[in-house]
Amino acid sequence: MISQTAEYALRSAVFLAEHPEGRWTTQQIAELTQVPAGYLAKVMQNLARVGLVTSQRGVHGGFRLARSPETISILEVIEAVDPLKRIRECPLHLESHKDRLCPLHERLDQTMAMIEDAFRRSNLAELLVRPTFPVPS
Amino acid sequence: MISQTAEYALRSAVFLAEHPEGRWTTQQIAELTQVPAGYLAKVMQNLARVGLVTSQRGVHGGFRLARSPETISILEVIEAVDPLKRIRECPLHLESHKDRLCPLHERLDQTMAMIEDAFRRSNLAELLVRPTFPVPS
DNA sequence: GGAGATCAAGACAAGTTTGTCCACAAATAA
DNA sequence: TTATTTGTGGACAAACTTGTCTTGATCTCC
Repeated sequence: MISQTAEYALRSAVFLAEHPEGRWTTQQIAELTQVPAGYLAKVMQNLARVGLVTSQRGVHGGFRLARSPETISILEVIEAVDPLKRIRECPLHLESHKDRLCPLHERLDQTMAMIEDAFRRSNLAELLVRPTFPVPS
Repeated sequence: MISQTAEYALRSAVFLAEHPEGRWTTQQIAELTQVPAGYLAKVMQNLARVGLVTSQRGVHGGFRLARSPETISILEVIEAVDPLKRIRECPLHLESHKDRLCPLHERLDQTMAMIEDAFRRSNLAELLVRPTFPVPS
């Protein structure tokens, strides 16, 4: 339902949220999240382009989250690499439903809206496997 | 978010629900729903295979819904051509979350479940553009 | 039974997504 | 300044989805 690219982007984003110390290279992230390194490079570029992560070249370079995990939603990450396309007009382009979607596409778009909303409401902090601060056990 | 194939399947299913009289050939459905005819043939085959539509060859042959529109959900149509894949195990296959999904994939799967549910709850009768029986206005 | 219409099935082509590779730009360290 | 490390950007390849075409199987009508 979400693309491979979006899946990869989310894995990396969560990984960076879990490891806020220092910077992580594409290689490191790729190995630890099990994503093809060459492809991940493209994905990270997109995340950097929209400002979700910051990049730095050279020795000790790499990526890190640009903002705190609490403020980054799943939706933002997905939109950065593979925007979900809402249905704005009926793909049939019939005269009869020019202004308003036909029932089928209205329904499909409602579902898209629901998904969008669910993703908007979540943030990376909720997705940490390893908490950033140790919790008492 | 849903595949082109699923979109085509839904268009055809709704079309057949709107036109319950007689049978409709692939050609006719293709033209009226604006789907490539050759491709639609495959899609219709899938719908027939799972028993959502019945097919008949020869003169006056074609397709029609096998059941009444009220009893066919969007989910069934989608599942027939392009099943949505729930996340059963973490694609990272880490020891640490063998029994339970990691938070990311748990969340993604919850969303999938929500979508599945929304689609399960709808039926073709709700999606008619042209009602099968005239309603008083 | 023959002719025409229609679905069934498979091979193949085009388009899109995913993945690889390489040359280059920029940062660090010495 | 030079060597090394790392991201950037583009070309290209592989895999998957979507679309086309052709041949064959069945059905109806005569």
